[in-house]
Amino acid sequence: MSLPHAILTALLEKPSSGLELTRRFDKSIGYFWSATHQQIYRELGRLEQAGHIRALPSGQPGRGQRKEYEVLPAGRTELASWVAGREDPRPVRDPLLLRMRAAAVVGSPGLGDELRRHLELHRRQLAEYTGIEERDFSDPDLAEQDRMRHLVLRAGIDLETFWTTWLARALSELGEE
Amino acid sequence: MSLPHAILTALLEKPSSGLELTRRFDKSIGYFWSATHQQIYRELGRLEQAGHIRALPSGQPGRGQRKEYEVLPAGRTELASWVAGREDPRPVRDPLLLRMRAAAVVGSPGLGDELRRHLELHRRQLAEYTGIEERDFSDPDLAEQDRMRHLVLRAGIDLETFWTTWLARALSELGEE
DNA sequence: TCACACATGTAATTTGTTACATGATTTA
DNA sequence: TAAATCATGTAACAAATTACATGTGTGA
Repeated sequence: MSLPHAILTALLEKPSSGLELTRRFDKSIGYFWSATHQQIYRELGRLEQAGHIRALPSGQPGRGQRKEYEVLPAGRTELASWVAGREDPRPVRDPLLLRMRAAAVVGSPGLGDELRRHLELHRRQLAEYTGIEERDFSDPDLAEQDRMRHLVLRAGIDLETFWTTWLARALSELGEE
Repeated sequence: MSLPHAILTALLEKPSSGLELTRRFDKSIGYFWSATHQQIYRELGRLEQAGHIRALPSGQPGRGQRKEYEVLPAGRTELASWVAGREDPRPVRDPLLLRMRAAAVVGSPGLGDELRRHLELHRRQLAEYTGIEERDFSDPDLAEQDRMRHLVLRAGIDLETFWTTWLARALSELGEE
């Protein structure tokens, strides 16, 4: 039940059309909750029907016509009660770790290349995050809201740091560095 | 496409019945690829139909009767080619980070309690992993297979370490420690 | 006017979750 | 013999993924 709440959060930060949301889910929000445009359009329809958001009035609605949404009070209430609730951490589900475990059983030609490829991808993501941190959060005096956003970004940075460190170690221990 | 490969890996490590697999997915394999018994039974059916596994011959088969599976050569081949392939890291999807971002918008009464609860859960998981490490991987001379399994466990330890560190930091920065 | 980017959607399939149903075996 | 546990399964639904379809506006 996270996608609708991700969309409500994004729309509260800034009313948007479906395509704009899709772009924002390719960065920012998408850094911790990814979604494709198909998911987003479907969910926008559901949220509108539930009375949690509404389309801003515009000239002529229809296919191919931009449609911008804003959050209604009911949507804000729903989001607040979701935030206040409980939800256990999800168990990890990582295909690369699974593949390494499988490689221990059936052998692993070429696994080193794959680990190097992932290492490079994670290094890039890390560089992007630290760039954002310098740009947006270098001021030490932040409002509570921005301290929270900074913490979320920090989680992204720390996670990418974990991956780069772990992958480098894996390559070294497998004699593949 | 990871679940069938997780099951093939588990069955290669040790032929098992559906319920045994379910238990093993509650630990070990499940530490990086979780699955419920419904998913497992469905997937066992598919794998059997695809000729990747077979049920070991037994007395009288049927509902309520234990049914043990082993991997066929075709299954091993399939697993090996999946391991040798490419697969990009998945984008992160974490509800807690999303909730924190939402809390920055709609407020966050009680978020501190939830963070403390998660911190405690991650500490326990971390303790379980380090216990396994001491029990199973304290010998410095490991075969390649065991070095790989150790690396996978190490990823679990490092991930839980990340969470405990990040959560403690979050509590402290939000003045909730 | 034609290609391209913008923009919104549908359809089909797979994967994951939740709830329930059924039979066999053990043991109090 | 009744309850608990072991064991396998079905059904219904929700979420995510992949591929495709359709219309609008703009500038070369």
